[in-house]
Amino acid sequence: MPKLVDHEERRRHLGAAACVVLARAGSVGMTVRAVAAEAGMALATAQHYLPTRERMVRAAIDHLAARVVRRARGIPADPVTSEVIRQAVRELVPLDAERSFEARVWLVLTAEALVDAEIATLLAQSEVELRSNLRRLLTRAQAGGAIDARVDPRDEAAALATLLDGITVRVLTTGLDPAEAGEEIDRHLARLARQRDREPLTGGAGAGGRAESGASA
Amino acid sequence: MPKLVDHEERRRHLGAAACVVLARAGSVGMTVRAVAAEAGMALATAQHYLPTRERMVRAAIDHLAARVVRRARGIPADPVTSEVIRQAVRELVPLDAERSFEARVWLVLTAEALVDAEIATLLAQSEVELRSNLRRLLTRAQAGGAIDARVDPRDEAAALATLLDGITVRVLTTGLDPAEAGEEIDRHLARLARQRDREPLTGGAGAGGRAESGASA
DNA sequence: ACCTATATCGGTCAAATGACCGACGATCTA
DNA sequence: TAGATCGTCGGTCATTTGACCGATATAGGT
Repeated sequence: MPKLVDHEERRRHLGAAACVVLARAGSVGMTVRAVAAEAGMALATAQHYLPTRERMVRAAIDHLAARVVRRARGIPADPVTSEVIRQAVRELVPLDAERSFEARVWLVLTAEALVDAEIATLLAQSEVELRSNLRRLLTRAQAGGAIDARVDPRDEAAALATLLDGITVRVLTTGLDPAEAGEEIDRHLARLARQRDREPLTGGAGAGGRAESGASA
Repeated sequence: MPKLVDHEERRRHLGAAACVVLARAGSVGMTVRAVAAEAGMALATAQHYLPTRERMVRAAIDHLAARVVRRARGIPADPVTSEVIRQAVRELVPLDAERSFEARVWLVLTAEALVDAEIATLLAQSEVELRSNLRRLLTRAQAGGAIDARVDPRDEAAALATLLDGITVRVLTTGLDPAEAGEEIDRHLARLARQRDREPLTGGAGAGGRAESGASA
């Protein structure tokens, strides 16, 4: 037997390269050659592990999901405070370079999903998962008294999902300043807690001067 | 002189065809041949009016903007009631087939804007215009007492823009039911009016935030 | 040392695509 | 009627792209 390479590792590497290409050149620019070059291997070598362009796109989705999930695990959720929810929401919005990168890939894939049924299925699944996680967070936060007991966790989870997608699109396409986006998110979240008793969030939420990030022109 | 054709009319026709192709086949599938075929003319004829693919994309954007603007004009805005705002918002979300078509084109173009600076500029302009229109509606509604006098029209216009983009993405990609999307919109709008004769807004959103940059447009 | 299975890669092919050119024809004016 | 001007279109070219094949190198196992 020869070198014996970890195929899955290669595929993950190619998936990461595919994400880079997607973020840089979009759906049109993501060619098998560009992905291979980004991964630092010959065209045929890349195709040895991911034979078709479609497989490369799937690998990119897997890589993207893995990144988000790994970062999401970093958030402690034992006592679900409003700050935890705030962190979770900010984790999914392009407020810094890393998240902006992921959001760009996501947006490209989302548009591609309109034509490619398989991509649509994968993205829809992750959205369902996201919404269910948000709902769970909200329910636990409600149990802990962190947010208003009268709001419906299901509705609010949907509203948060809408907020995430909307903010993401606006930051990426219109020149919406990440700092303003953060304030907009905080205003939304403040509403969840404000009705509980008078104004628990006004101090920490809005006023904080957030560090901006480079952001695109 | 020969037939003397209205060039602009031809370009509009091609722009409409380009939108159809974009909605059907996405950015990758929008080839000059596909647009020409959709428009019912020979390839060279189409290229006679729109020489490059880029020009065709621009024509598609123009067509899309024209459609939305024309429909927006149909909304009476003399007394800006909350129902007027509701109509305006629903006008921009894929709740039926026609709007779904436009939203698909918009999403494809939005993703393309990440790579194409010119598309990005055009889309950003229309977003600024949209937000300013929303802000104007909110201000007038506030003057008429249709919504809470304490909310900041600028912030709420931004929140509505986010809501629009988010709902659009979720309806198109996840299988979000248009009916549920409508309810989600109504919940958002209800909040604007509810606080009018309800509880405190705790110092208002403007207090915490930096109220600078008056004319963001 | 030999051999087999695997990795890597250069080269190639058919199809598609954007762009271009020149010819034909229609139509209005002088 | 003749000429000029413009619309229309078939055909073509260079390039790119996805996919494929066979050759070569390499690293184990026997």
